[in-house]
Amino acid sequence: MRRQILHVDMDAFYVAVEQLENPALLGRPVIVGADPGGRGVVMAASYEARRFGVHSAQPIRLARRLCPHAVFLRGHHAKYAEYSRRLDELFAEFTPLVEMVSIDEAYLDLTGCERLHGPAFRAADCLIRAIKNRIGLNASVGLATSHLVAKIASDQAKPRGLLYVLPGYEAEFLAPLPVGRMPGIGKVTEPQLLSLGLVTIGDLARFGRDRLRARFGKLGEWFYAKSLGQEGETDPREDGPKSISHETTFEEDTNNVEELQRTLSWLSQRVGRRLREHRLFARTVGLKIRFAPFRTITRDATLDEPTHLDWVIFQNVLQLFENVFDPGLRVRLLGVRVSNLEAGVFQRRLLDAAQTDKLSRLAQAADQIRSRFGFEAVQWARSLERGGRAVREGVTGQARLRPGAGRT
DNA sequence: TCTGGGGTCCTAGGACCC
DNA sequence: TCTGGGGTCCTAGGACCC
Repeated sequence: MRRQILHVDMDAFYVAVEQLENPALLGRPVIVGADPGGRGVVMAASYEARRFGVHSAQPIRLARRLCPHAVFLRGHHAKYAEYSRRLDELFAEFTPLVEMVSIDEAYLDLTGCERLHGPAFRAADCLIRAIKNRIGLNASVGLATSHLVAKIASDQAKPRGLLYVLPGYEAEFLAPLPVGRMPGIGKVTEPQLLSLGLVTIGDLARFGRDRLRARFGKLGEWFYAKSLGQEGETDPREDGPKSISHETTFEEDTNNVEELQRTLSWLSQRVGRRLREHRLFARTVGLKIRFAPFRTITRDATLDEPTHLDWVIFQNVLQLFENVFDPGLRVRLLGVRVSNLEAGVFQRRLLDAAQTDKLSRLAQAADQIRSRFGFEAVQWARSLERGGRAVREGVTGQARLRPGAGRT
């Protein structure tokens, strides 16, 4: 049976939600993003703002310069997540095979649904109307025999469009499009392809599998298959996160050690809390530092045994930090990440069990308070006060640092 | 115009083991 | 011993996506 994959993509999602809740914003240039005077970027721009050259991921200060009369709004993530949940519910009425791939985007597998909905393009039309009538938002839809072609089609259809690529015409549809339209070809790869004279997706197909592989390795093989509209093997996508991270950019670059350590403490607590929410333990703890000239480094430490404790995360991150911190360099961003995640309980060393239990109960008590009063309700002294060295003794799960990893 | 935050996946080299 | 090769784990960095 021929597959029928539908890709739904909401038009200017964050902005559209804001306009729905405040109709006075309709028809105006609206920009959702960070503080327009700060160091953030644009998260979404209305089509009216886009006419001035504003686009997502653009530095927000530039957006303000390009379109000073725009309405600037800070994002409301919880609100967008709620709309996303409602969309998911609506999609589930069309098929049980729904895959939300981001907050405003989903694939619906309509294969074999003709008896229920009629031809797939009619179902797609129904879907667009249902989203408009019942939720109030505009969506664009691509319909094709593969995820990749459906996604590119919905992109071509924007805004408020429906594009159906007939079975057998995938390669013809893709051929004239610029290589940059292909998901996976970004601002680094695109110029490399252009320098080889490969301008359109059709050029990729003609260049051939062998030469693409020679230049780009495994990626090249992907490019070739995709240029013909062929689907890679559909990955089973086992659920659950593979990593959890939090990071923050300072309003001003800093080399103040106390401030940096407080920030690491805060980030460790946020990460620990999310870890416990997912009922996961992490075996690897990572630090990310971006220095003032936008040079970024990362450092990882793998623990003897997995943890879900803020304190253990923090101690290890602190160790990594001390290994690389240079007071002569100002820091722009700090991040804390955990990976190598495992479900369930782990074997504890007997001697440390009592203390680990105590810390675990403490963390859980803090989580409970936070669920009632917000994350800020409970903090370690470390992330509130200036100065003060943390006590560092007998914490289980401390990473053994590899010989030669620095630090005398 | 100096460039967010939260993720995923891939590559490549070194350690270490057999 | 002047030298192998496969497999796995770990780390660092980077491209890319929304």
